[in-house]
Amino acid sequence: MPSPLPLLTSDATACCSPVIGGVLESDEAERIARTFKALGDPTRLRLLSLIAAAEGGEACICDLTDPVGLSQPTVSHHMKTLVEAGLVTREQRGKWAYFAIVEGALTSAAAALGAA
Amino acid sequence: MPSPLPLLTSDATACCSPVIGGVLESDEAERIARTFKALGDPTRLRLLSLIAAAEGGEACICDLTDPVGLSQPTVSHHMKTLVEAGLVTREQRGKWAYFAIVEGALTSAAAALGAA
DNA sequence: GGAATCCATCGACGGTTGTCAATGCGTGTG
DNA sequence: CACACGCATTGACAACCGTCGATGGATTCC
Repeated sequence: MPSPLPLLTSDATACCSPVIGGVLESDEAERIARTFKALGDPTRLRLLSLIAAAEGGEACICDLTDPVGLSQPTVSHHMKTLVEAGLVTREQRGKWAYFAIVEGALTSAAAALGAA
Repeated sequence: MPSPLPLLTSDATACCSPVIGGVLESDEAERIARTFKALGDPTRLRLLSLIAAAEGGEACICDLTDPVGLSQPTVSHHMKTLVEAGLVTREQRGKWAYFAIVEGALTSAAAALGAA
């Protein structure tokens, strides 16, 4: 249901980051918060690092369940959250679903904090 | 109960960010996630931006309740969360409690994402 | 065609979270 | 001293979240 989201609308104040560059509007705060909420779970952080460290920068669910030590439905659920947050892409290839980190997603998330 | 936390232990892998620089250990993931969880709420993001935009880079609760449109206890609760996350400092001066953004806290949070 | 594999969804459950009204504690002010 | 003010804490409640087992839909392999 929740729509996939681009993080920075880039109508952001020209100079600085959204968060410390001026008073944040409600809807913009909501949007940025959705990204950080997705990053606010240790399991999802580990999933991201596993994907990044994987061969070719992509991994399937079956590669991930064992390292994080959680059930397959749980991992699948977390991946769905990451996809909906726009941090990860999902590509079905045959039986497998391959997940990869979205180019620049983490960087623009970082940029929202003013790491300019 | 939850301990105040420094974000980067700097025993991090020398080259890159914790998240995409190697497979994240459970406890390090837990620690980083705590920071992003604090950032994962729109109200707290707005509070941060309000503080950053305030005169002298600091604000008291009474300056914040009105702009965010929430009750005083709720704002106080959010500020406690931000302080415990190490993102904000609290200094009591007379009747007022002044909050300020911790120097470099947002930047090192951003660094955890690999905005190197 | 049948079996096996990979994955998403469903239903359920306990724990956490965001919010408020009410209360209490310090600090300044009359 | 008594009062007003700023803030934290408490208790309560609904909503959300992380997790699991069970189930079902695709796809591949024999």
